[in-house]
Amino acid sequence: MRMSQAFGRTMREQPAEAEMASHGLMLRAGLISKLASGIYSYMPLGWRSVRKIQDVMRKEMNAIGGQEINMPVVNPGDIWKESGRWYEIGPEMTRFKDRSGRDMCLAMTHEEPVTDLARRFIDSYRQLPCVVYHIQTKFRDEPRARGGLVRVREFTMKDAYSFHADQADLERYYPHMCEAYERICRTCGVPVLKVLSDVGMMGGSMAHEFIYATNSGEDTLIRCRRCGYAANREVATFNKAAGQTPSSAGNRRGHAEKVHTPGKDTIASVTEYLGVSPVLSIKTMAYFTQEGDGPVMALIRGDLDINERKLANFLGTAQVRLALPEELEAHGLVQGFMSPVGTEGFKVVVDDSISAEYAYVAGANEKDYHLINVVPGRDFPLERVADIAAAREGDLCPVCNAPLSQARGIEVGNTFMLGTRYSQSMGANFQDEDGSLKPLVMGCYGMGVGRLLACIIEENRDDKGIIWPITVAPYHVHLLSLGTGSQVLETADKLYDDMQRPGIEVLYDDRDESAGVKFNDADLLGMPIRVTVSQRSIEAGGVEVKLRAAEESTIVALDEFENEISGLIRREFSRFVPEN
RNA sequence: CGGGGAGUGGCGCAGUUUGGUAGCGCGCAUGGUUUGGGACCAUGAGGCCGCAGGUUCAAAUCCUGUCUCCCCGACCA
Repeated sequence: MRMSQAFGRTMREQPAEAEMASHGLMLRAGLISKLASGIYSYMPLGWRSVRKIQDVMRKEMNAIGGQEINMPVVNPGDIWKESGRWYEIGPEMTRFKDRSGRDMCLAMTHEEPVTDLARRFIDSYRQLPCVVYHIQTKFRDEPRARGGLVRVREFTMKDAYSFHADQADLERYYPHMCEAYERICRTCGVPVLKVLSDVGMMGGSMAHEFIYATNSGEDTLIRCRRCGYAANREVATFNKAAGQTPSSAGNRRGHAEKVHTPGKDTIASVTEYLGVSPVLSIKTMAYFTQEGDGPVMALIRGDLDINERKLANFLGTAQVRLALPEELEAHGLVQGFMSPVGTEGFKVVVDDSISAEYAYVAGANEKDYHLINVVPGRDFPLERVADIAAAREGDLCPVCNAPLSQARGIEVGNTFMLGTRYSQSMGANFQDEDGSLKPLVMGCYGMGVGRLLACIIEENRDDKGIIWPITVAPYHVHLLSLGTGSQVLETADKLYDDMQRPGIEVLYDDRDESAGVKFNDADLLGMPIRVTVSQRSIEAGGVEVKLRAAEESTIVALDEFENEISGLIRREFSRFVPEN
């Protein structure tokens, strides 16, 4: 491509709307252009990268048995009513009626249409397992778009779906998909962590996220740098016992006893006042579910915090929220002194950090009073016990006991073992070997194309611009000519033609611009290999060749150029694509 | 949806407090001089100041409403 004819322009200054580095670079380099909040056009350079990313995805999906299909963006409401999500999903799904008044929606993901395909075409266990995928536009009316392509409303996603005869077969297949995900990210130059994640609105039994760790990410993950344990904060577990075993078991034989604790309405103040470790206290919180049920009492050891995601999952609701002070009062609960002892009629969820083996300090549900010698199971019921604790920086790894650390990241992809959530509700059955009809066992695997592009740039850049991995660079080579001397122009024109013949992708800066402008644009646009033709280079014996990622350049003689450049391109590819 | 900020030419911004009919840098066009790290000179094009009402002799500027965009939170496969 000759830059003199290229559609789009670079910008010297970063547009004010850009917050993240990758967002600013994409706008400055002219890769994308915003049409509305969270809705972007791709310009020629950006689109070339997108197509390369998609091809990397295709190659890996095909390699694990995926067959590419394409499903519609506009869906009839009917199939979403069958799965139930028509009613579960809120305003983030765009709905409308067609001219004859039928309910329609924009697909935000494609479980429903793919399950419809499966029930039409899969009849027998002989057809299983079976994997299809597509790369398609999705629309989610996000409450808030942000970070350029990181969180948008219209986006393209690679979505794969696998169908199995049973859970065991899904579990056999699942790791292949995870490995494919890791290869895709590696090929694109983005390091990712595979972390355990919440199944969220997708349902199912097990899920992972593939996260690019960066401070500008919006997800929080908990990980162990010693053994590699990693999980989204929403589901992260930790060892609650190690190193924190209460030294004193209190007086388990004594009755729960009311003590005066004036103004001590926090765990820290009351345990200090009574001279007890927070480990031997019980923190009581009150929540309401999204459906308005409550208050539900959530109990946890005084030194820990509640993880609201875990609590919501345990209660089978989408979301919980803390009760408001006036709600507590209306139910006769005393903030700061709340207690499960002596209060009737509340659902009580107890974190498994609380043990019937110890006696604790707990609220007395009366202002300025606490109870001591409270024994779980004796003084209040231990009926609903679960892990509802929030893992924090410094807590101990559930696997190896090393301290956990917390990091931020961007979710590039996710994998779910869906099970029969959709096949059951939509009647996607197959006949098994024994002649019985069974619901298909499904997995689904998503990966955001634009989001991966944002991560590629976030990871591969310096203060001058993008440093593309050659695998996804819009062009392999950035050729530029300096000056208007006829020898320079003729040489550059010839190199442009010569390189393209064997399939090298060349962006040719043939504009009548000063050297500074051309070099700075080359750095900003970030093609992996830069070739400069100038009077100076010709006098030095050829053309100057420089890697975007390197400091130094070399002069290559014209008769060695073809070999040299193709060798360089091969070496660049081998950095990202392991030999195979 | 709650809190904060902002809408003035393609991009970055000034002007708004103290109303008087729009300006700077970059970019763009034409001509000339330049040519290895964002050159220089000259001459130009391009804006009903987000939109709608109102106040006023007069509104980018004051008042009311509304839309859009950005950030934090909520939300999120």
